[in-house]
Amino acid sequence: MSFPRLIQSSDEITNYVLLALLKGCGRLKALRHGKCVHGMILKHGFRSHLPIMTSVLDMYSNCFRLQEARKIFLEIERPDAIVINGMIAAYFRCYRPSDAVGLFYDSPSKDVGTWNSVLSGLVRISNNYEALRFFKQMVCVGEKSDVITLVTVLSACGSLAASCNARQIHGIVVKHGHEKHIPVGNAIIDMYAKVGEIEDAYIYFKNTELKNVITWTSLIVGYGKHGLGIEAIATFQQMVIAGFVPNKVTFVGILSACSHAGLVRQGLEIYRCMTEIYGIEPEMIHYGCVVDLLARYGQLEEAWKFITTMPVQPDSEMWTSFLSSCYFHKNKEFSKIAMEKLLELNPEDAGSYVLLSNVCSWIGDLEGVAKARRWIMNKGIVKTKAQTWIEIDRTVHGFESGGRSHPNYDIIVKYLGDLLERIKAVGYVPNIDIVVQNVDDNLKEEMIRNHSEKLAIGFGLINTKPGTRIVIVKNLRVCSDCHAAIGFISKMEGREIVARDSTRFHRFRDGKCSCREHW
DNA sequence: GTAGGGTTAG
Repeated sequence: MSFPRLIQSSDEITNYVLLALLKGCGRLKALRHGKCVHGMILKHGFRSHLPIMTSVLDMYSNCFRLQEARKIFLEIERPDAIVINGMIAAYFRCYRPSDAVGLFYDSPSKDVGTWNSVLSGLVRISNNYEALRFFKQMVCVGEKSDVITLVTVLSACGSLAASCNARQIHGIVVKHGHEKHIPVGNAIIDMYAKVGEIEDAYIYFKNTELKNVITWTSLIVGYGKHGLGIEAIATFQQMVIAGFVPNKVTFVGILSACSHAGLVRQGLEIYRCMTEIYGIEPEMIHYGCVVDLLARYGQLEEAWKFITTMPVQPDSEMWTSFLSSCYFHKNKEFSKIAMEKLLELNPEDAGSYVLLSNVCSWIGDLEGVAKARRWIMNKGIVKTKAQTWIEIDRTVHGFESGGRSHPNYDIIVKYLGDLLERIKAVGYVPNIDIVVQNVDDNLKEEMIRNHSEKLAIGFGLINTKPGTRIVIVKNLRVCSDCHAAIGFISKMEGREIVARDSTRFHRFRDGKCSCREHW
């Protein structure tokens, strides 16, 4: 039903119609239409209808209109838990966490949803560590969690990349008997993949009978993040055989898996499948994957042809990805074009300024270099620092690139120096930049207790089990090959090292990243 | 049948 018709025929306005309209306006962020519906609500006397007023609040919240949402909230005489939860969500959505938490503690009526609102709000603003602490508090005061709590906590845990927490939360899920809920299972698979335990993600996947398209997609995405392109493709094929229909997210996952594993031919074939067999209209993100797939492996002409024949205009991310491939493959002609396009579109992104400065310096455009540096200075653009976390004895330790703030810094440096001497003594030559972050006494004790050695190298820690052959990759930053700065090494298995950056894992064998295995 | 808080994405 169209708006004009609805407005003219008052006899058709029911609370159900209004609720549906509000939901639609919120989803589409259609503020103007939403205000119109709000007006109708007032005109037709639904002012004291609690579900409707909750939905009005939520509509404004979805449109990021905090003042309007708050006004509605204050006008509601006796707000129940659901209204309060909506207001908490609105505060988080508009980056006002302290107001949200304040409302939580002031609120007289709380239900599990109130706790969940804060929990998911913290995850929304990427404060996953606080989210985990909040969940602990929830457990301590005896508040019972539901499936939504667990899905949210599992997601926080995955983002924190703390595998000890991961197992604990998984344990809680089993204890509460929530494993049968598919989104919970999906969140478990996603979490294990994100904390580096792709085998555990697979084991859970294999053992659960309850699967939907997201279950399969989560595993495929997980394989992609681990550079395991062949496994991602195999899973995709099994998914199709099992009768599940891949959606647009599945294709983003599989295409990026192919791209990061160098499976160009297979990736293009899958892209063809997506459009021709599944009839999925490609979105910018899919086009971006294809451009990346081609350009990353040097097929710059093909990538260029693809870009110029796409039915949509490339966005700045696509130009950044293309430019970084052109730079990597040392193609000046395309680099210049991509750089111009990028400058037209994207004056804000810190990452591209750094790339631009590098490209200018390479092609000898000293003026460009100076300009890029001036922009960085003037705009106060700061490249986001690499961060990582690790959990020791239930405490999550955060690390920041270049951070030297730990009180025991000197002791740690000495400990690592000694350890390196021992490594050299058994015949390995560590040829890497060692940047000690911070390690505390608990960690040191843990090392002694397990007869294991944890090395803080690069941005984080290496964990070696007794008897593991220590292989130092010649240069930890070798993976700038695949356009990624390496974060920390999460595993060493024989001659294989698994390292991660902020988005995915890289497998190195003899100093060569799996991203380049299939060239 | 009416409202809030949750899972997959370069």
